[in-house]
Amino acid sequence: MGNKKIQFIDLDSLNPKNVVVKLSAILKRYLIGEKINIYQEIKNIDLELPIYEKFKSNFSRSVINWILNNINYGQITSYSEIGKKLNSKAYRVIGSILKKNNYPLIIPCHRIIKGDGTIGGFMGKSNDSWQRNLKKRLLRIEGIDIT
DNA sequence: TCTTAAATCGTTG
DNA sequence: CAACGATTTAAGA
Repeated sequence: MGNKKIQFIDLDSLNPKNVVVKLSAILKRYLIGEKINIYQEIKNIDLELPIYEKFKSNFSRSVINWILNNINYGQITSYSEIGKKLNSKAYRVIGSILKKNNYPLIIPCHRIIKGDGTIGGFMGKSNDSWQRNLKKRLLRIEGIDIT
């Protein structure tokens, strides 16, 4: 009861062919500060992720593809900037689309913040929440401080 | 700097 | 077709 000890898994001791191990290794590299492109790293392992499953419409795919092609590690942009690039004023719609992202980090929606420089929503939550704090921490890892 | 109101438009039911 | 938003802009206190 009171004397449980936390067991840490030694990733290096596990079968490196296991996709979970591979994913863990990628995440580990990211979390310790290596400036990797997680989306590219995912492509290199034997795993197909249905990242477009939730994005059927032309507009939503344009948003996702624009982010994947233009926003790299350590870079941020805003919902309105994406709108301008896509010739649309549907700023809130862009937020609604990113809300459906089932693959945060892989589709790096944590790098999309509000136009006024504040953090904006993350993982469905637009109010104060652990999700928004996580978004700040991810950006902090990438060298960006959002107050 | 706050707080509020209105504009905005693709998606959803 | 109306209602909804991970937003934005402007206006007022």
